[in-house]
Amino acid sequence: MRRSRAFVPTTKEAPSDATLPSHKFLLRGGFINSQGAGLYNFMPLGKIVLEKIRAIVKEELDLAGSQEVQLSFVTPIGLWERSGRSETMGKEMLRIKDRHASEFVLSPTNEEAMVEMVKNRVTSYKDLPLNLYQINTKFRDEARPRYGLMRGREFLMKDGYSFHSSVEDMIREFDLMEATYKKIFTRLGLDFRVVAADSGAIGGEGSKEFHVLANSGEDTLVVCEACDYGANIETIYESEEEIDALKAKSYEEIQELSIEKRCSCGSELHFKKGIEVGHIFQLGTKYSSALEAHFNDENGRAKPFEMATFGIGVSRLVAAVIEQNHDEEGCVWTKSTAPYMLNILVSNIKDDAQNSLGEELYNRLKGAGIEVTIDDRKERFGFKMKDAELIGFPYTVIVGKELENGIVEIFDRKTKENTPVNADEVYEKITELLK
RNA sequence: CGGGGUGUAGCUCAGUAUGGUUAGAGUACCUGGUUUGGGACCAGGGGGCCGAAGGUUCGAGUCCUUUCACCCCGACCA
Repeated sequence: MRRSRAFVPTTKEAPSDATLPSHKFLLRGGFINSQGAGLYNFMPLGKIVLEKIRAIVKEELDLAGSQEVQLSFVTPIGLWERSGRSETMGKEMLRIKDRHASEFVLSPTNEEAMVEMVKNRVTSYKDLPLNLYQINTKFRDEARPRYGLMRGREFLMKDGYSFHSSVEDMIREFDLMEATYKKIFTRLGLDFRVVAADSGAIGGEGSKEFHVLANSGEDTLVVCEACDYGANIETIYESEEEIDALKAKSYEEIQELSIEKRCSCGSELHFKKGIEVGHIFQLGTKYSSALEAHFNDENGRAKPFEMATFGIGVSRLVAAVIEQNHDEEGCVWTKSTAPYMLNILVSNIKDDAQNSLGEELYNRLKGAGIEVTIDDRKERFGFKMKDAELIGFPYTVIVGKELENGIVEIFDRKTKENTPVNADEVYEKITELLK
């Protein structure tokens, strides 16, 4: 990407309504812009990040044997009437009418549609298990959207559904998905916890949430420092008052609190704030029964599918990465989510030596398949530096006045360290660094 | 959905109490020049039906009515 030609409208000031770091920096960095309450456009940089996350999610799911599909976003109301959710989901479902006055819903989730897709097409236990997913737009008409991409009305979500002939097999898949989700969040470079969620009638292990730990998280978690135990506070406190009191506390306050209970491993438990980015849930036969989706077992007897469901908030992850990785200056993308790994900053484009080295490096790295941008704008050093920090490229090669001495610098966005490098060795250093 | 608030230039905001020339600042943008290691400087310039509709008035950004949008607190939320 040649910055002089790129559509990356960065700004010095954020709109006053942005409060969270992710919201502020994604707007200021020219990643997204607001189109209405809870509606966001992704501009080029935002789109790249979104696609990178989507690609990692897809890769790991495909490896785990899940198959990608795509369900229509607009769905007939009848589908939701059959499952009863037309009533229970109420106003969160955005209803629209076509020219024939038929009613439709913008999909908030897709259990019904997926069951309908599989129903009568998979009819034997021999064809099970089956795990299907899609990464597609969802719309939930939240009463109060907020926090930018964290709680939008329209958002990108991966939703997966699995079908089984037995509870045991469903649990096996549930565990496989837990492991797969852990791989995904690890690859994204996130500090996260898997916690037991409020499981309702289904049972203790039936629902797990994946939380990215961050000050601004909306959920309060109890986590063990020694083992990997974690739980949403909703599951460990019985009284509403206790839960509400804890929820109301900030990240700083919550860290001060001690918790009487000890983990079953004997270690101390701590409170943390988390952003829910994934949720896996053992559904059982709730939807397959309601929609009469059956298969024949070994004895030729019709049974409803045992099901589980698996979700990842893909667009929410864009925000979560920044909530966990930012500083005063802006975004600090992880290596797998950065829109570009490397930025070449030509300090003064009127300086022929700087300019030609920058261009040469850019072309060579680009040719080698490295995600690289060059800031070739007619701007001053400080301006370009601030911009690079705001956007959050992991590395910036500064081709500037040190070039007189044959030196360029490699700036590390995370540590903010400047490492001097001989200009004739910089290509090798970079390719080494980016391995 | 309950309570509160805000709509004026791309963005951040003055101006509205007490109606009165041609509606302001900073920033961003355009032109020219200077500058070139931490969001530069000088000069010139473009950009607004003051959210919308209606009303009061000789006259409305300012007053009244209606409406729309957005934000905040809460309730709700795979």
